Amino acid sequence: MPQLNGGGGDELGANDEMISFKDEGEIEDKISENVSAERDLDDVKSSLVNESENNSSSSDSEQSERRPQPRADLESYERAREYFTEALRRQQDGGFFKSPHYPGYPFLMIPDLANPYLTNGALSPSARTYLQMKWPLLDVPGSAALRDSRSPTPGQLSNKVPVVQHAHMHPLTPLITYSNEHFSPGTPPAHLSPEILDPKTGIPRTPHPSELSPYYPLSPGAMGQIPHPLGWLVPQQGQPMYPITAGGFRHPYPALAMNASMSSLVSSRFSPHIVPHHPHGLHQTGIPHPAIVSPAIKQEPNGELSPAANTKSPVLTKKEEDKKPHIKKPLNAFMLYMKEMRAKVVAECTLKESAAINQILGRRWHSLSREEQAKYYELARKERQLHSQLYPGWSARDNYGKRKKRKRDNKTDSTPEDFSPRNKKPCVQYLPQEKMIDSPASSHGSMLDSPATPSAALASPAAPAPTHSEQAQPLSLTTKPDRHHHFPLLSKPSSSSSSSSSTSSSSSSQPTSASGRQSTPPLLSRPLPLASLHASLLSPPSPYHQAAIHSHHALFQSQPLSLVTKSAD
DNA sequence: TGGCCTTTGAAGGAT
DNA sequence: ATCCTTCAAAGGCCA
Repeated sequence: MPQLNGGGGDELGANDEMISFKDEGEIEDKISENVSAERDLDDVKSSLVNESENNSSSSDSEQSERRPQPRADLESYERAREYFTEALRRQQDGGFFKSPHYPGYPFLMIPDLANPYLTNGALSPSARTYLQMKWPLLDVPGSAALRDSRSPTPGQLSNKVPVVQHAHMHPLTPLITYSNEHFSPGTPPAHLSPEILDPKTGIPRTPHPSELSPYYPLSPGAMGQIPHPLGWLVPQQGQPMYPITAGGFRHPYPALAMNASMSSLVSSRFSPHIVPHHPHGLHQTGIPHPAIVSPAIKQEPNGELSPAANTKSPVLTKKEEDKKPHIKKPLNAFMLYMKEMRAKVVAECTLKESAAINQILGRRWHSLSREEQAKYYELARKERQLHSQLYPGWSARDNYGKRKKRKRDNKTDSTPEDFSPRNKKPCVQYLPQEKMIDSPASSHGSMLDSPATPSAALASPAAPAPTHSEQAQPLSLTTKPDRHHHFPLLSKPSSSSSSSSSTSSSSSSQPTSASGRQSTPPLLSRPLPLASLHASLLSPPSPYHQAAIHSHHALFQSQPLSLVTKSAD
């Protein structure tokens, strides 16, 4: 099921936009009808930020008490995505939610859901309704019940909470504590018990709202009973995305473990070395997690990882390696964006090749306003955070070599003129709409600020002005077709990327080298002809885009046009 | 059948 | 501190 086309409403929306990418204008038209909705959105964002900030200030002890409960353990970021999409769908076909300006981030588009907890801590009515609607079995407490758990915590929503790389770094990170330390054996789910014993302290604690985090609001019990909107948790293309296998992850709630969806949150397929062994020796339940993929791997039916796996003994290396669950990397902002938008682009362009689609998406990504990108960065950040909690010991390095060889070295040697990507089907319809395809600014990566301070970005949404002004620099497209122009603007979400020197690409620490990454002359970062830009300006841009367009426009005018490889063909 | 292509971002090893 | 490499998604294409 296509991610965004799932719901009828969504489909309609898609159809509306289908014709050529002038969707922006059309969309905006629709959106203009919901100006108030956007305002709400802004409010929501603001509140979200505020809340995050507040949360970040929460004391450890407090957070401890409110540490996410087992329920949270059941959540997965994959599900979060699902949730977002679902939310979007609901928005569109339910009437209950206003149509979001940006469907890709429904969470933020749903005022109440974005901040389900009212200032007083109560769960907003609509949020409750939504949650219950979405997850019938979800125990959505009333305001009274929530009051205690609300808030602050949501460190899960905190923009300031640094990504937890290791469990020991910050056990309090509330987003979701998947570390087994939270899986005290026999501890009932928060929603099943008013009190939960803190695994560490043994002190009863009350469920925290974070368990109901908008991001991971699913009730374990409800999970399996609700069709997955995106099929993220269900077999895709005939294959189970996250096969259930026995993993080292202990599930405190065996009964709940039955639910594949939920169990996916908790996880499974952890290699013992990744997941600290649980002292209590709980029953190991095979629980699939979106991020965990069996490398073709078929884990043993019995599913139990041999203790040996834990020992990294050279002897079993090979075999154990194969057995080791493949924990995927958390998706980055762009990946999240791609996932959401791919279907849409495909529908609009009739393109099917991912390579081509991705090019378009890449351009669209750059055309996003800071705020829009910020949403994804924030989401990505949360994903990383969740991931790190889920797999405390996991390292991206662990997956090295699991992808078969990716070499292809480069055609780097191929001249830049050699634009012959074997398949670059132009998306004719799309081009016109691609308005501002990448702003140089964005090419720098993203104009977002670092995840560490995402709130800042959100705080000044759609305020690319300063940034853009800085960007108004000549582009040096000629020399580095595939490199992004350098526009030292905002700090990137990731220090790593931002660290790029002025000479290197900007946007991502993409290899300039012959690593082969960009073997084919990629689209230039600023491929959009000025004319196109002007054309795009004819249609009313979204509020978010306006600023960007404006700045882009100015920028482009001051820059030489570059060859648009894609449109060229 | 499986790797390539293509995108950006993140992470971590290497320099 | 930088640079470089790999992987994350996805699906058509090609050897």
